[in-house]
Amino acid sequence: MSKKLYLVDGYALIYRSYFAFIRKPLFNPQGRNSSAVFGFFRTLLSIMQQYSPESLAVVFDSMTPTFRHVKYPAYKATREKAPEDLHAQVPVIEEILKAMKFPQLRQDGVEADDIIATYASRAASEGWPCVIITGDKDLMQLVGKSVSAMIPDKSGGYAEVGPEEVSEKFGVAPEQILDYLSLVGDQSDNVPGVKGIGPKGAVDLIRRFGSLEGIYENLDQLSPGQQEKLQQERENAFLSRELITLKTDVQELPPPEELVLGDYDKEQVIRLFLREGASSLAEQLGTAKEVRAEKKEDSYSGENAEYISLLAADELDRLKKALLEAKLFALDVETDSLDPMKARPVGVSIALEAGQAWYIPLICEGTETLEEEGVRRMIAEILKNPDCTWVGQNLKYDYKVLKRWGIEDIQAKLFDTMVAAWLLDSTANTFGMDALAERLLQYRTIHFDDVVPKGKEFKDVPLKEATAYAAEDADITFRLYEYLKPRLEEEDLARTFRDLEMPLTRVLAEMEYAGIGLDGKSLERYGKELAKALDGIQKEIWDLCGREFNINSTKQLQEILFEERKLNPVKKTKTGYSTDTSVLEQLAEEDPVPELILKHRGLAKLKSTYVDTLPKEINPHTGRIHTSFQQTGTATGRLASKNPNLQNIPVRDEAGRAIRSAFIPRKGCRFISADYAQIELAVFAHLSGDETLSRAFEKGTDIHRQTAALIFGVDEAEVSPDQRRVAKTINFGVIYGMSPFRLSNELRISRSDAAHFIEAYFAQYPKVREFIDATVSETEKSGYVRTLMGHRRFVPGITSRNRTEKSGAERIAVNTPVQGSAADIVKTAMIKLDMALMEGGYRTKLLLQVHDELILEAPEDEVVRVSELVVHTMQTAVELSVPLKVSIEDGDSWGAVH
DNA sequence: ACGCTATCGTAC
DNA sequence: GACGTACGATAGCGTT
Repeated sequence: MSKKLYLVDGYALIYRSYFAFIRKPLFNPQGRNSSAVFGFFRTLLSIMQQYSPESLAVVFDSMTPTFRHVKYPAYKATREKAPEDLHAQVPVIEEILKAMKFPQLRQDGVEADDIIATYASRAASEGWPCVIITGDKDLMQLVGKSVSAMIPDKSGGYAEVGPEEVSEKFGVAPEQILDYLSLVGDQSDNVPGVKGIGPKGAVDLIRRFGSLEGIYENLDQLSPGQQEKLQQERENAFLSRELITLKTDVQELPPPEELVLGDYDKEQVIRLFLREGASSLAEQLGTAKEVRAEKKEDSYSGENAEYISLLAADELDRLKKALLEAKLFALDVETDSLDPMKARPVGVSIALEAGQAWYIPLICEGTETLEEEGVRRMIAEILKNPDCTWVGQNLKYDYKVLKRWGIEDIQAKLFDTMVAAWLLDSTANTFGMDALAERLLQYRTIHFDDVVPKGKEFKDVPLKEATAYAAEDADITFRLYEYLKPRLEEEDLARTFRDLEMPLTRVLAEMEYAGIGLDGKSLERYGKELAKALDGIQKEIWDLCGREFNINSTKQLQEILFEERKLNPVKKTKTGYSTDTSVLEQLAEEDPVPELILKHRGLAKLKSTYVDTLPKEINPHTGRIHTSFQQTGTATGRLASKNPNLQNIPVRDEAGRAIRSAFIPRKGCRFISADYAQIELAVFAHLSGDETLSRAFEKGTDIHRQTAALIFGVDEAEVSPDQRRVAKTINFGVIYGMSPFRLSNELRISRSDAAHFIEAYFAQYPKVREFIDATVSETEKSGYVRTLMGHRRFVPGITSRNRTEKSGAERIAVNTPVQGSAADIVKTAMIKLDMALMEGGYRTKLLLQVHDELILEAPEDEVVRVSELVVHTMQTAVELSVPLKVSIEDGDSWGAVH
């Protein structure tokens, strides 16, 4: 034996790994604890990477009692039984070790320590190197000239230690560890030791007399107290030594030469890691690229999948018949652009069952493809059929591409795998197909960049590769469907999905497709005005400060304000002093510069975020702006808007209003804007059932005024504007779980006054507090909250012992049903409104949704009738215990309707 | 040149 | 530390 042998103390590493994450355990996608699996292999892989061992074994304890139990029945008796979720991970670790072809050792009647000791003693006598990976101090007795140990260090890694380090750490040499531990004992193994002798005393005794025998031979030299302890516990001392003495003669172990590492199926191990949710380990094992390259080889017509390029007209016809018969299929469009409002189809892939898919190229380098028109007709026919279900990943994208291609009549039912995955767990952060395949199917897809070289397009990809990629997309989408469908049912989300989210997907696609008109010219003019104004303010600031600097840089601003102008910092950020609005407002009281900075910032924000950006978003084909609504963008169920974000266009001040005014209706049309009055507070009243809060909605009184009257103890008619402002802040604050601290800051009042207001609020609305308490305690039990329509959000922090995290989780638990249910209501209204408009034969179109507001574009002669329809539909979208009120306006720009 | 984080600010 | 949900701009830093 010449190679260095690495011996891993299996259970020591498993325990350590499990408890390392005990405050924040890791879970695999099946929801089982995977801390031990992750920690175990993270350590193992890091050792592999650092030392590249050729020879290694993982050693486990036997499942049967050992000679130590026979000798001393109390052995390890005090040890707490391992938690069930730790125990369950052992077979998984064994499975992965097996897949990695790592030698595993265990033997009945002996412990891992004994096996390790047997090899170590051979290493010592034969002079070959050996390393023990463990956290167990018993094993330190084995360290010597050719045997070292790796123990956890402070940084979380493992450090190699030799005899000197052991002596340093314990104060005694490795060969004295045994006698040392016989005196000290071992709590975890219930080894008694000598009562009254601790680490300090033991080190002292061992140093003076060398060994246990040495001590007992020289008892007369000790203090009377120590003499007595040692006399009395003599038996325990020697029994202890016997227990912790390791066997070095375990028989029938494989010779060390056989404990070698070899090649193994990396792909298989990566899959196991992915199954356990350890994607970082999977990544570490083989770079994603390598694995994907391997994947490419066999996925074209591998064991698991058959992918066919469709090039013949009669095959297309046969496929159509099969589709109409199957009634459910995955269909995915390849295009030449990520922007569906610019993209042209390059090919279509279709899957009818898992493992089989077709790619129908329309444009493909070096291939004679089918006539585009024939394919278009075929797709149009199957998607027109209301009995069919179209399964897709991010359906809105394909829907819009196909609509632009001329497929306008899509009546097939929709099943979007991306939305389904989001509905099942909105706390995940990615819902892309590649990520879903890995997370849910443990399948690594071919990535776009692997098939399409930079600078090229999909149509440049040769047929074979194009088919492998495109058909896989359809195949995986189908498999995702098979995975997701039953889970939606199990989790009681199938109805929300079918009746709310999927009908909404179609409505959103239509809204995005319609777009909204923007007067780019007027914004450009405004931009020039702003540029001038900014220049002037900048100059003023520079003059006052005596030098030029970048006003947009918070870092430079800190220097100017807090160093050069010696202003007092108000609050800190992670990296320095804050310069946000509230700080600058305070500083403005003693210095003229902050006021100017505020002015500059406001205008700069307006210009860079809206005025300069929006005209660039005008689509060259349609001349309109087409935002994208993210149906999977939020954890509460709200929509999000991007490219551009039309949900945060300024509204409050005059400068911002100018931007809204640049949004204009088509010729002959007007905008209609309808918004729910205080929908979140109405939902809050409904969910809490608080009579007083509900009364405001029933009577249609101003909720903020009512709250002010109640907490200040005055008549509603006597409420001052200031009192109403305070009440408004509290009304919203309660929904968000605002603290007295925040409220006092917001209102510039003392913290005790703020606390007093909140108390008064709860006293007047008693069921609000009950609702909050009940919601928190239910969330603690179940781990999640649900909205009115059943949308679910996991709240992992709800069991945290960290106070900040715990209260953060409580705020989420309370806010999500409120915000999420409001979102549900608006979504429902959108679907019903879309249907009503269609049934009424109106040409009016929904264009935008801004959380509690809908914006429509109506031909002038429809405005009156549609306005009525909108109000009615929105107010009756769902039935709550309180009435919902909607206010409506029409105008010739967005600025005019708010 | 690109990607990431921090900070800031807009909306509801 | 301290109010929920988003998107996006700029600065500044690190990596390619």
